[in-house]
Amino acid sequence: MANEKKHVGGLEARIVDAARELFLERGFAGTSMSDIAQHVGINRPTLHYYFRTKERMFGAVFGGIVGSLVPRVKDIILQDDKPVGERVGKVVDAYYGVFTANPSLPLFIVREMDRDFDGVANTLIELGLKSYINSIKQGLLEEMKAGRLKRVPMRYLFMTFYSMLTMPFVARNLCCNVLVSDGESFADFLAEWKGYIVDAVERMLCE
Amino acid sequence: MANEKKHVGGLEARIVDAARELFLERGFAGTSMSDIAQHVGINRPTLHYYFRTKERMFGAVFGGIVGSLVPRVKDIILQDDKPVGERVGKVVDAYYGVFTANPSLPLFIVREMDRDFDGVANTLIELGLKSYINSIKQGLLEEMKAGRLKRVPMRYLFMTFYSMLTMPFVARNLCCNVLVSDGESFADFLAEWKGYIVDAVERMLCE
DNA sequence: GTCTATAACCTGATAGAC
DNA sequence: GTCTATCAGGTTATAGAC
Repeated sequence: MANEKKHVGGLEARIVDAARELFLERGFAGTSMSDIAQHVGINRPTLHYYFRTKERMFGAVFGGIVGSLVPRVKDIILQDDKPVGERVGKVVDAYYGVFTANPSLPLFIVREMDRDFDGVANTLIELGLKSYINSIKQGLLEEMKAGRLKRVPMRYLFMTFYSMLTMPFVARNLCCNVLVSDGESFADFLAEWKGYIVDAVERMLCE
Repeated sequence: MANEKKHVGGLEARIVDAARELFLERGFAGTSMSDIAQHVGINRPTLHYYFRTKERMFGAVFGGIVGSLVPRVKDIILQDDKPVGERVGKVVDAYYGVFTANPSLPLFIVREMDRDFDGVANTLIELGLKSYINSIKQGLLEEMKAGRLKRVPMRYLFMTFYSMLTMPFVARNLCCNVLVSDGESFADFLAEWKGYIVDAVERMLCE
């Protein structure tokens, strides 16, 4: 995403790319229209020509980010012919890939949801996030009813998975400076951590 | 803390109280000196008289917040005559209490560490956070060597505990709107969630 | 479509009167 | 100590030329 740098498209696409990069790194409040314009190599007013306000531009960026993640995860988790451990591992890999390319994405999402939840929520609903979540819930519930998965509260499952998945990125500075030993990279830590996530979910669903 | 509203002290204390409330809610960048002054009922320049810069004022607020949490947790977790489950439950209660009084505190800490890690880290070091962490590590390691606790990587323990502990507050909006059922309060959800945290830590350390 | 110029406002910080 | 007045610089947004 942020590091593809495919500045071949029109100016509008180049603006969105630059805006995403800066919004992700510095957040909404920390990014000025001047910053974005300077990053693209144009002048401020041109930004307002394409996206009347700063808020609208943020909406375009945020929608693009989430919309590129959501469908992939749904496809992986609903492959109910594969064992749970394999599916969870693939989902973790998918998230790890996006989070490693954009390390501040988890904090970005959480931060912007706190800033303007209603606006963000509307963007998510427009992307069909609700149906995405319901699909996953239904798929897992059917596997539980069929006896192939242990019955466990859906929110216990979701909360544990997403808290373990995102914490290394949300508190990356803390991890690197307090928890990661000398001579070990953050990637090494992530790989080890992935095992703990898969174990935790397997223990919940398989016993 | 933020809701004690003991505006009986001097003006300096009242300023710190108002600043804490606003910083917690809107973050550093989202809070202006004008906001704080207006909240206290004084004029901007008076703020600069007490805390020369905005950064220094943030340092005072942040140090106060963390300094009030750190010692209590250390005292609880080092009571090695009590069973692990009881100790973890008490630590969760302590954090829950502070987080419930200041719901945006976890997000605040994570956000400000991302903004200026070195500055924040220096504040934490001045508060003796390193010796606090080392005390806990040493205490647990001794219990492991004595065979009363299962040997488990310290960071696995810390990461799992803090990710599960903070996630409901970091992503509170998401929890309330997606995971909490109708007619159930956030407090109900927290109480249920506490059980899962204690279980997870007990399973790691006791088996 | 993209630019220059500018409006209208808010920011952190300081100087100096009382 | 707390105030008024002010500074220099930044912000979003718009108007109008090309």
